[in-house]
Amino acid sequence: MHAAIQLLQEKWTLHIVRALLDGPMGFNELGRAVGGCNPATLKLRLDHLEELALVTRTVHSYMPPRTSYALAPAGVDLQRVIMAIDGWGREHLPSARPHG
Amino acid sequence: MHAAIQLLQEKWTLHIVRALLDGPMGFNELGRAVGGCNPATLKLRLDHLEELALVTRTVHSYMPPRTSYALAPAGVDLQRVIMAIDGWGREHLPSARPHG
DNA sequence: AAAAGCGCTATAGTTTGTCAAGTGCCAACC
DNA sequence: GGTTGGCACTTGACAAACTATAGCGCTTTT
Repeated sequence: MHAAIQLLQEKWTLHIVRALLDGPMGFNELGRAVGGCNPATLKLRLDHLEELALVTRTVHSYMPPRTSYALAPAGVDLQRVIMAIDGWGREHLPSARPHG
Repeated sequence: MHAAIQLLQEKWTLHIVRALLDGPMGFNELGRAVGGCNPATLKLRLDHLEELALVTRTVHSYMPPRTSYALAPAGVDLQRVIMAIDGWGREHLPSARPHG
């Protein structure tokens, strides 16, 4: 539990997982999808997530560089957490667009 | 969603809420319960949580100082999130003691 | 031929969190 | 009755985390 919180409170981690729920992505694409994470932090997070087997990294070609990141099963299981956060946020956080 | 993640990824926030799920606590007591958060950060977080109405602060006496922090309804609702994280952690994170 | 994009890495700079000490007062202890 | 320790914090110097920007070698697009 402590370890899980520790992991999830690292900046961008949850955003990364949420973005990857929409399907595999390349490095820069992912950076944009999460809302502008800088490459240094992004790589740090992805390495960490790969190490913990939440994410898999697949190199399609070295030159030109082409890589994709995808959620592993453990990562997909975080969807429950993300949905819980989403639900809570909608209910309790002031929304920018109350209706549309 | 973005705002919710933003909030929950601040260091100690989830630990604080989890600790308060066990009941109201004083400032220093809470600091110990979350595992050693420093008072500066702790106050910052509590102020933020109070502002967002996740936590209520009650002053019982000014001198000697006696204050307690408790979860407001919006804070209690985070229990779903915390349980989701807990469940995920147990299933997917290497545990220090696999059985007891 | 020039420009833009890929997946990164390096470096410097800003933000965020930490440690230690200290405040003013009271309760308990010796 | 004087000392110690605890309460809820605050302050200020420091370290760790994160950010912005530039650049690499190469291909694709214009």
